[in-house]
Amino acid sequence: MVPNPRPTYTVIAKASGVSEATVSRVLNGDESVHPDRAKRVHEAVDKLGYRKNRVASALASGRSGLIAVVIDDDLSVFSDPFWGTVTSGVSRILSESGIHTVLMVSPVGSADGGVSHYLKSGEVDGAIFFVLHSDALVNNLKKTGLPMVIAGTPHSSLDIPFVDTDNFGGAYAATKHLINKGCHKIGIITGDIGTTAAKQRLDGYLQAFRETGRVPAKGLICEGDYSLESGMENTRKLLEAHPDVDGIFASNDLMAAGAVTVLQDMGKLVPDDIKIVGFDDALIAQTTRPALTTIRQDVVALGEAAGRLMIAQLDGEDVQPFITTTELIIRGSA
Amino acid sequence: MVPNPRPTYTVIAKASGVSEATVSRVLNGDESVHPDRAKRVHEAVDKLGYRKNRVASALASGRSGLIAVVIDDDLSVFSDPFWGTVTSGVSRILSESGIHTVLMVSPVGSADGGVSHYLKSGEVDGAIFFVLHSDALVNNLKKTGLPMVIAGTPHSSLDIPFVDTDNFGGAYAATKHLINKGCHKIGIITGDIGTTAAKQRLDGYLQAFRETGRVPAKGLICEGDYSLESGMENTRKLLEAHPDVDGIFASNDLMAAGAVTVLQDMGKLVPDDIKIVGFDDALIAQTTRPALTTIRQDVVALGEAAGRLMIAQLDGEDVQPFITTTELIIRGSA
DNA sequence: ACTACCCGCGAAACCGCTTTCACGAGTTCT
DNA sequence: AGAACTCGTGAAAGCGGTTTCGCGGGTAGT
Repeated sequence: MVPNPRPTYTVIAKASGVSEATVSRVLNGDESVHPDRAKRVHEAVDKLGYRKNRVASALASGRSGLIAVVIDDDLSVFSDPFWGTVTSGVSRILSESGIHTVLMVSPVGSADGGVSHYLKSGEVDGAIFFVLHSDALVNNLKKTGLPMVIAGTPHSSLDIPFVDTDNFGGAYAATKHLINKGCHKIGIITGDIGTTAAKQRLDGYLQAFRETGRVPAKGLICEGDYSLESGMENTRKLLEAHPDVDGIFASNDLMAAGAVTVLQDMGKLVPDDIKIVGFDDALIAQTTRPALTTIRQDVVALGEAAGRLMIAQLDGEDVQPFITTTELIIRGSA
Repeated sequence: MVPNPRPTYTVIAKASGVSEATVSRVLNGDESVHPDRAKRVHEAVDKLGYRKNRVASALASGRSGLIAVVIDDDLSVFSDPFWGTVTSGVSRILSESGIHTVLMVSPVGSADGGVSHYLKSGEVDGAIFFVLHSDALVNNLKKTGLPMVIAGTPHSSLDIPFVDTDNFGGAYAATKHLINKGCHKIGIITGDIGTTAAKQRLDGYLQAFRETGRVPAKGLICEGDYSLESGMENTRKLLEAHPDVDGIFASNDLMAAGAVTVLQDMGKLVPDDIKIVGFDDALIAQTTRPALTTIRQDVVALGEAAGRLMIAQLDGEDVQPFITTTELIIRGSA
């Protein structure tokens, strides 16, 4: 059926007059092989169109050339393009090193579920985690020595490399912008406060507030969960508690968009009566009227950083957490 | 370092008093093994927490247990959550059969590039293609016998299983809805006309039009590319050519959202002056004011169908193309 | 009762590559 | 000149499963 089965080391070795061991050395960049022989091997490889069988290589070497991207959530994460974008950033960087990305979208659950087994089974050389809801699994895996990278700041202080956006700085800049624009009563709608990102954004808001010498009044801090609905609901709550609010920092654009629509339905003018700043610079920030002033985070860079951190670990290098910077994008809403 | 290395067949065989061959048979569901022995093997497996080494298994059997999801585009596809959602649907279904998903996001380019080599190299058992810009690669791969599934209708009439949304029917329903609402002059903003989906949606629009006995005037058909900007731009163009347009069918929600904002900026009322229908029922359909009347497609079902078609092929079954139905979602814009 | 089959099972080859080990030749040191 | 090292290389032993092959015993056919 197959007219021309893929050549193996046996064939290459014969064609170039060296042993299979030497072929292996050459193909794995072993410097100690005599240049002439290496050249002969390379020629044979080119001529025969040889491509290494990754599976056999993995079995013999114990390295699979596969990295798992584990998303601790269900399908719905992809309703926000955020993680999809990060994932493709990771994928691109890894493929440059000949490593492939295995995608696993599944609530991880316990530290002993199927995902855990898979990661422990040695079928992947490393794992990158997104949307981690708990540190239990990574903590458990750490003992196995599996290289890991976490996207987002871990909850506890683990010694595991992570990449994250400067949530604190972004939130600080957002709040500061509202203050500079003359807002006096600024509310915040936080994200799911169980996530570290939401907490950091709240901290940034508080810091900016603190610098004005004032303290945020009770009821100015509303706990949302990143969803459109929670943005709408908390805006209503906020205005009920403080009808004189003149600025809102929403911890993501989706909630900011919700805030805008609610305010407009209430007859308030954005930005004249109330100014709004979002976070993410998602596509939706451009489609609301007025368009959202927001904090842009470099999502692609985040993914690429995660990929690079993984490769560095695979190469046995020491790695440092990586924080991407944010940028204030001024549009119509504030 | 590893206190308790993973057990191998050797261990299981010893523990259950059978040969390794029998262990293999049992673990691969060979019926011909005596139930008693099979039971003993299973007990040993459970007791020792044995998990098959996928790599070794792949090498010996020639089956890798991996399916590639190939997205013929760059990172930007994920700015629309659509494909991310499809991907996770695929991933979920496949993992139920113990198959993992390898994600490859990269412009495929020629039928002879890196992606092609990878797919031919036998490292994956099959490939699922998204956003295929040309049939060249799949056509080429077909000869290798690699099981494939295409998400979206292929350009040419290939004998390769595909899954798709009923684009024609959805577009027809959308246009029909506008007609029923009393629109007389209905424009369409198409998607990237190089894609079959865009073409089919146009056809659905034309069909509904045809049934009214009229023919769409020149300038009522504007060619967009699914982006927000193209939605805005084409809306302007449309109104320039036909100031009396009273209905627009945009081939996706993003463009519909663009249309809404442009119209509002022009002082037109939606839906009073102009009615708009989108396609997809993306999240953005809910955040525009008014919210978009749109055609919902079951994205998750699409991904799951792709996964099932792949598994069926792997099992050697005959497969038929799968078309998911659409649903008209009526909101404020029409 | 004797040959012809069938069936369950173990021995062993094998998948394609990696890696250890040891050997012979060439260097260097005393 | 002989001992002590290096260095490049090939033979061969794995890696952990799968699969072919053939054996021994039981069943069926005549």
